[in-house]
Amino acid sequence: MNLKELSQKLGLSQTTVSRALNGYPEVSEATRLRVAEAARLYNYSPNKRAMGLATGRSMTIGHVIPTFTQHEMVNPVFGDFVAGALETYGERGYDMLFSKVTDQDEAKTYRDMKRKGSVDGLILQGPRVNDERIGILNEIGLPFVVHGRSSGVTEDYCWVDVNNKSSFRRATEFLLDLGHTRIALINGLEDMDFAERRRAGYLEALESRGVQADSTLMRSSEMTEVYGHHQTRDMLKLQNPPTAILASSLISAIGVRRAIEEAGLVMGRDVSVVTHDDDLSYLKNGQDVPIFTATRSSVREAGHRLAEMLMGQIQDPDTGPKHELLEADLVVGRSTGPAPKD
Amino acid sequence: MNLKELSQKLGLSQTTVSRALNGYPEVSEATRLRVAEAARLYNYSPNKRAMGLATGRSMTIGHVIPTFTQHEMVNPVFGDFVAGALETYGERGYDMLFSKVTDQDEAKTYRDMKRKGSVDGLILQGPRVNDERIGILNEIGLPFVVHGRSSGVTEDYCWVDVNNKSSFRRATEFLLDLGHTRIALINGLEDMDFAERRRAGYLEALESRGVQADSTLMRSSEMTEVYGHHQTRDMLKLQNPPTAILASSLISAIGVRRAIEEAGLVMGRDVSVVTHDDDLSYLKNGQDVPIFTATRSSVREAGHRLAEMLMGQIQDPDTGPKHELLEADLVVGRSTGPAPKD
DNA sequence: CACGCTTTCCAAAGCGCTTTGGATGGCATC
DNA sequence: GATGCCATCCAAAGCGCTTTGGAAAGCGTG
Repeated sequence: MNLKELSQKLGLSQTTVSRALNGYPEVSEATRLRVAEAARLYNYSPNKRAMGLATGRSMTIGHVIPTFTQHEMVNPVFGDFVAGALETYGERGYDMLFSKVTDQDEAKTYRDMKRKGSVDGLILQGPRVNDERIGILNEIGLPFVVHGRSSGVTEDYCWVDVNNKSSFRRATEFLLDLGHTRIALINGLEDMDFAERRRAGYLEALESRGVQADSTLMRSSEMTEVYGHHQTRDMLKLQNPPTAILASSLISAIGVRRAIEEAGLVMGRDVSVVTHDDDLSYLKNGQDVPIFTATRSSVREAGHRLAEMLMGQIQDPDTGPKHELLEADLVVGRSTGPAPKD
Repeated sequence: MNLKELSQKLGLSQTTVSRALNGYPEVSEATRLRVAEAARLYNYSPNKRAMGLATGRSMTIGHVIPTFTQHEMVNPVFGDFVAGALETYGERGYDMLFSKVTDQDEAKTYRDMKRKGSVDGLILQGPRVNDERIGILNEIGLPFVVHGRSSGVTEDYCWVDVNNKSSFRRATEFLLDLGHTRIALINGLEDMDFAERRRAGYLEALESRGVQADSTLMRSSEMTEVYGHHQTRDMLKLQNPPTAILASSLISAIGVRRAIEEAGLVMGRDVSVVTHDDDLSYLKNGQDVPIFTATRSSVREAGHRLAEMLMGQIQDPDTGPKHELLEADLVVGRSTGPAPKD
């Protein structure tokens, strides 16, 4: 059933039926009801592609899947983030479209998206320091919102980010308050912007208390369980091992815990651990009392906010770039305690 | 730049340009080259929606995001699965489209997708026992492939599945061989088809060795870390606790391990653990020697296969339904050992 | 009653592509 | 030289929707 057939059944023109369905005022309430009724009866719903062709809008948002081609790792945060965004899209009648971008022709892919008209807007995930994609997207003129920020990029753009610096500063201060001074940082990949900000917060806290940062205690790589385990195992073997560890993700924190226990130590007594917690639905940080003391910020909620902001930008692109900084909670769990006296 | 403009620049008709670009034989090699050159020069790429309208194909595959509305949990496997499928789509020029379906109008959503013509095919994830969605999709007549199977559904359909029954039978036999008889099963949600099959394999192995199944050792729920921890903690308190535990996912196995250690026991010595391992990129089961003995099957690879099969179905829908059963590896790690003698 | 204004509807053009059904010219064949 | 046959190309008709630019009818006003 298409518009033409439906309008014939109703004895109306396609124009009128289309207008009735889309809520235009040039049609009487009586016929609008008749049309709506018939549409339901004949199970009519407009063809998306035809609609898109006619309007120039595609009613879909593009997401670029954050695989890093070097390691081919898929972001564990991805699922929850998508679920959050999808809820908002659903309410507004938008669809979500995925593409995989290979590094070499990233710019080309974005340009193509614009030309092909496959999306009305884009969400950019996993921004790196000095991320050149932001420049490209600004130049292309496709509405976009960044999940995170990119230090070093001077031009303005829309973003929603967790206050990574402040949350890691607070987490570090929390450990310092407990008497720890040998505090390790197991961070995400060096060039990821969030990792840089977290380190900045960590260093700021150390410095404000006059604690000398120790580069042997600062590690960074992809945030896997194995990596957390590996780095912790190594650091616990140092002549002067850390008494506290700051981890960048719950998954690597699990590895940290494993290494601590393998070393015959007790987490929260011998070694304290604080982690960032994205509040993933499939990986909760314990039930009532958190397993790990953590800086918590729901990535699903971030998905919501990003989507909301992008919808706004698409509706009126002329309101300047918007920003939203989400503050993480610092929740206390069982993984932290006073620094052991030696 | 659109077809019309490009063809004017070339002094050719739209027909010829279109044909040249799409590799039809009615155009000489010389002009094809000229056209290709010009397309590159002017940065032309065809509008997807217009193409879709004209051809009737949308070149996009629909995925329905597997959130369970009761718990709002996102499947942790989602990211890797998507990445796998996306690689195949990319090669074939297909896009990936997501929708969130709420339980009540699931049928309606599928029907809409067909009518709106937004997708050429569908991938169905997380099939339950007696899943009514399969019937609906068959009736609608949209090509689809199921990731998993649905026992109880009599009609035929395309699927790619891991041999859950056989892999859990083998895992159970492995534990029996080590002398364990008190073997617990921490399974996924009861109504998920994979959970049913895994239990069947587990029970089959027990029975074949004349070991009586004990319902207090069979638990099932959503496969979170907290759940694995909770169930294990409870079972270890039994008057006759299990000496081995079979877990349905690496994430819940991590919880199992946590409970074992909290009880002052050692995994692999006091309690053996075998888990299923989806080989997620962000959650590897150790590096060289696996942490957990596991039935391993890459969900990313499954994504590949599913996508491949669906593309095939879309190309010629008249070849009957295809099936592919993937056999999981049983890899031995550090989490299993002989049953403790008491 | 003629007039203008509002309300309600419609015919037709257009969105950018594919594809059908020729048209044209060059070449070999008889 | 007429004929047939390829090889190339093209004009135009869709695909299913929105939207522009009216047209027709209904109504109050002078």
